[in-house]
Amino acid sequence: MALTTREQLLATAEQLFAEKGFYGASIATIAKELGLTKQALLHHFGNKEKLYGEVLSALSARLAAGINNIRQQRLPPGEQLEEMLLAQYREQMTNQNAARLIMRELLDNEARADQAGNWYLKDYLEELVETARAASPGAKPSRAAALALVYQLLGAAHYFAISQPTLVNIFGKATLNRTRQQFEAQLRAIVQASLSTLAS
Amino acid sequence: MALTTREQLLATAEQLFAEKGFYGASIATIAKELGLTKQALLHHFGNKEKLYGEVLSALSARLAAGINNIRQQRLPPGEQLEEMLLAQYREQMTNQNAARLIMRELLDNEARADQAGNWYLKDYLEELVETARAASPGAKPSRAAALALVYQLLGAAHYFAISQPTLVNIFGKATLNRTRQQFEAQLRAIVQASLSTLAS
DNA sequence: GGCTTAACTTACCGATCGGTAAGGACAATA
DNA sequence: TATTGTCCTTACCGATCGGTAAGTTAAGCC
Repeated sequence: MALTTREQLLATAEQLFAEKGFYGASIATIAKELGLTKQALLHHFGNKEKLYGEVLSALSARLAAGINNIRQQRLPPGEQLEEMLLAQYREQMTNQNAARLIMRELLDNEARADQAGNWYLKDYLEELVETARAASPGAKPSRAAALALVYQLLGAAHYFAISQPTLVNIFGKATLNRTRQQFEAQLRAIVQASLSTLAS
Repeated sequence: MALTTREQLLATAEQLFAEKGFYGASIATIAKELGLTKQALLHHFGNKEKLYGEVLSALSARLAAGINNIRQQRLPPGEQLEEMLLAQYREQMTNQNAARLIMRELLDNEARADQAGNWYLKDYLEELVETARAASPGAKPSRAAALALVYQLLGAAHYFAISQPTLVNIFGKATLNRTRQQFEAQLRAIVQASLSTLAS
């Protein structure tokens, strides 16, 4: 799949924003990485905030697409949530940029002088919450209860994904590899356990 | 409890580092917040990296103290892990600075040109892992398996804590309040469910 | 009084930050 | 051939970055 020029620019920008954050990554650094001058990059995107915004909306489009794929498989409701979570987990483990970017956005979107309304994760989260409500075996739970469940699952997966560099330093490569092998199965177990908690 | 001058400096620095991150918070801004000049702040801590380091080690000392308190209550092993997690969750919900700082450290400690070995979370994590191993009802699980469990629980709690500002914007205050009310009970349920998964 | 030390101050430094202005190279179009 | 728009350049801008150097002020100690 050939990337357009613009997509290549965004891919590199995503990489650097994920690594160093909005403040840590300068437009000059990003441009240098691309073999451009800073002003050429600004020509394409206007300013730094817009560049960052485009990176994020491309990411949120990818997240939404991933969810849609699974929904169109028409799995049983219980499995659907599990597969969405697992797909998301695998995606974030292989593509750490996405995981880190989302986490940074959660941390920074308040402090950055953002005009209101840039909540790139909104659709994605709403979709997961509805899936969880449909997946509950008993009576349909409230949005609030489903949100609590979804967030615990998301957190469990996401937190682990971004912690890989730290964990390998603390516990070593061998232990971490064994942990990774166990992680997915335990994640599935938690999904089912919390779904049945939700029902009661 | 009267804070010493130095503790006040560190408290303010913690606040700003938590809000904006290492790169986003400048020493001039921190000093201004304290009513000092930038150079006065540098006088106390040498440079920015050292200031940040002191903030983090104070935090990790607090985390360790919190865990020790609970261990000294000599609860049954199963409850001990649950109490540690919940204490940690409550602490992070009331003091968001701690939660945000830890998250930022997980994201940044690789990119910052840190001299190796600044793993402020090491002791804290090792302690939790050992508690989880002791808490398992069956045969003592491997460190790797216990780490997977601890990390999922920690992630579930921690991720929710830092997401409060985003969630209130997406779902509104009322829903989020209801979610918070449910969250703790579901967290307890997940602890027990995953402990029994671990045993099998 | 003399001396030391801690806690600052003002005055800088070079580097880098995000961003603007103006114009050149070049391909497509009229 | 002339014109237009895209893409990119060099040359700047003022602000801010982290950090250094040197001097001042006040308190404690002998």
